Amino acid sequence: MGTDSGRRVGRPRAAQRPDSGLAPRAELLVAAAELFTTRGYAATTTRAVAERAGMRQATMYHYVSGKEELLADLLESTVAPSLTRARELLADTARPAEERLWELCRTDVELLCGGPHNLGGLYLLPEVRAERFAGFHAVRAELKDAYRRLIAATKAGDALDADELAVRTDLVFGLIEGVILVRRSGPAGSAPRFARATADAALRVVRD
Amino acid sequence: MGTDSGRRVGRPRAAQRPDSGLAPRAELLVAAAELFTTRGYAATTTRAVAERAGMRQATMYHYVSGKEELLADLLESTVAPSLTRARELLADTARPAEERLWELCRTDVELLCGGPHNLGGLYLLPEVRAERFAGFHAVRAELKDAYRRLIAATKAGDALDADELAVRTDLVFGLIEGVILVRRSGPAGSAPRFARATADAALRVVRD
DNA sequence: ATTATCTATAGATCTATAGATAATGC
DNA sequence: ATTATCTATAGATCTATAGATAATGC
Repeated sequence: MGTDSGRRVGRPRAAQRPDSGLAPRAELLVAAAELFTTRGYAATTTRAVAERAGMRQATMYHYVSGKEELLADLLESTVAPSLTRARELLADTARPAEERLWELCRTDVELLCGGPHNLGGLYLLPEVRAERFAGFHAVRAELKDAYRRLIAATKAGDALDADELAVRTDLVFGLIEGVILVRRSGPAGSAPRFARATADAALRVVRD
Repeated sequence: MGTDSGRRVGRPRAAQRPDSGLAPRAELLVAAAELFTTRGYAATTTRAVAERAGMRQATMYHYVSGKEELLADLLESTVAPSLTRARELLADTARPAEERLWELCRTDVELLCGGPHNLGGLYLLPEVRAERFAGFHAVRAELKDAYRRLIAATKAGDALDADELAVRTDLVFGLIEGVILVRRSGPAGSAPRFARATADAALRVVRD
């Protein structure tokens, strides 16, 4: 499917294009990522997404229920890898918490600054507050909680009461997300180096 | 005008409401701030803005050319106070740079976290990239440059080459903006305390 | 006369469905 | 027969203008 260019079932597409190798649903997600991040979610029409994915507007409904579903998918795919990494790091109690926190920060920044689009900014959309996206919010809350627990496990974090810990968590989480947003318009290269610099900064924020 | 509830010239409004004391244009800006931040810019219709400001949709065009003008105004009003403060602090060379940078960070966070709406998030709208908003971008760039120059003037900043300085600036600027965004959904109170904690964190990011 | 507002609406969308069509599969 | 796609479109918007109206001001 996709890779073998053998004839496919169904009426041919009106606008023939070289085979992208992606399944139609994936083509829609790629198109949506590009358009949502550059033009904005609400400003992007279903026609624009479908056409960019190589099909007519109505055909899109054969694969997704609408724009919302595309957004929900993109959001979850953005945080999912970070959360997986966070769980691994939380479980790895043999290593010092400082080291694990550093690693989580670095991974997070690299994942989001390294990607082709600024997907990190999507979660700020007011539309995302809707009930429809509860799944994404749950994942994000778990990720933030992982940050909180790693901070609490550091030497400096050990001395903090719950309130101070919450503030530190907001600071570190804010640093990571803010840096991703600031960098989107910045230089494309050197994501790994910048990710390390951010992780260093995060540890400085946690330490007194 | 406004304050004196004396009869006003022109046809009365259809929906009579207690006098807000604001000029019609200001009422529109308040309504737009509320709606743009809660529902999103593109998702907000001219009707919604006008009606919330107490007038009919068409009447809005008597005061502004459309939604874009409202957004441009809100954006500029968001950064303007920060920039004014930044210029004052840059000029005040008698005080140590660390102290001035701390103060700039604190002011910025307090201004944006203290306000009723999350206006800080508006600049992330993809729509804002348009030429129309060049004025806002210029102001924001100047603000970021003020951060850069203050960082360069600190003891730790003195040792950095241009490239390292740019990274530190991105980190501090990212921290400030990220923290504002993370806090929007957070606890409303204690903005001043949180602003101080953020400024402390910013200095830790700058220092080695 | 001037002003601020209103009502009405043309024209331009945009979404989501209905039903037709052109392939392959058996 | 099944499938993926197409064309066509109803219904629901939304923006921005045209022209009417109801106040005050002189």
